[in-house]
Amino acid sequence: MNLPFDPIERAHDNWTRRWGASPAMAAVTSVMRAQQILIGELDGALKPFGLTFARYEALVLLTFSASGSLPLGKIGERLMVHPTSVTNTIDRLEGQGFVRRRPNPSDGRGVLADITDTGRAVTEEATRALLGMDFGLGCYSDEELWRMHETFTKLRVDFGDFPEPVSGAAEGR
Amino acid sequence: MNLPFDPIERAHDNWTRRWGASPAMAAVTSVMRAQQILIGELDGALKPFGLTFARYEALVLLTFSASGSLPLGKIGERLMVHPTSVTNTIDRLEGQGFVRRRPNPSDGRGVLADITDTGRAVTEEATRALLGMDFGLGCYSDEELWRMHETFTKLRVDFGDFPEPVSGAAEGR
DNA sequence: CTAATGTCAGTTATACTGAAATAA
DNA sequence: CTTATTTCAGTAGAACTGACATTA
Repeated sequence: MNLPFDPIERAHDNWTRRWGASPAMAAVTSVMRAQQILIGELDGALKPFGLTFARYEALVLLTFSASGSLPLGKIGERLMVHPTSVTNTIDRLEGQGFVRRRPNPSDGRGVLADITDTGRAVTEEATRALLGMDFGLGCYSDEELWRMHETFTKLRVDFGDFPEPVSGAAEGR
Repeated sequence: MNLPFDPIERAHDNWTRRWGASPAMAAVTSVMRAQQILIGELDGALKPFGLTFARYEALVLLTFSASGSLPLGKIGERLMVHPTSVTNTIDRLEGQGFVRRRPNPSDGRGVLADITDTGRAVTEEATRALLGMDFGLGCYSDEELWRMHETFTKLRVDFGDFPEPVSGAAEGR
């Protein structure tokens, strides 16, 4: 980087001259760049643990389940990733000893991913690391972060991630 | 998808019970998901033109230059991508006939990417398509979009994309 | 000499398509 | 029978590392 000016602002200035101002264009390029920065920071913080953010999310999801295990399909639903991506993620976590596969006793077609003790331990450590670097978002106040979260909840509703939530559910944070 | 609840909200509820409320965790997962939705929408809209958003951005950057050509290094700087990614992007655009490589007359080490007439035409059409779908951000008002843009400008400054801008430069939008 | 420019070869992580085996 | 779950093989686009030839 090290540019003396904001390349995204510059791009939008040029854009405005050609096609007219587009706040959506400015916003979308900002979101893309922000995600690029954040995923770099997160994956960097997780590298010492042999994790990526995607794999970390799968581990956290497993620790949240009562038995420490979930069917792969359920993992895909919750993390909103493609079934083959789940297979790949669990393959890697299994290879690292953080997860074990086991047939689903209540569905002969299914497979459960089962978090191991090592997996639980690494999740705990990785979480400390992520909390320690504020998930890359240390430049924002809590209020700004909640606003950011709410803003994108609207987008996720718009694209059908889940039905419109009951208004007022998360007020007063 | 089609979950009856918000999986990100659910994850944060579980998170709160285990490690305490973390607006940063909620925000970062929202940003990740938003980017995933948006890149899917953008790439989908650009597919009929044989473009991805990354390649589209390179073409737009070239149309903004006076001569329709830029050194590859400059393209990487402006789009904030790795030199080898630029090589790859330009390889593809060249294969599609949207760009031509030519030695940089003012630097014997360098290579210029030169947009072709076909490249200019496809950029124009692709831009219409993107404007037609509001860059996937049609659920927001202009004000919300500017706010989103400004919010992430703060992050980009924080991670050194460019020096702190002069305050008041973009007021009154 | 050092530094910059671009390419190449190879790797990684993810996402996808289409097909298949298995079982509900 | 159709549908759901998971895997497999293959492909794609992007990001990265390390090495290199070339030239400033």
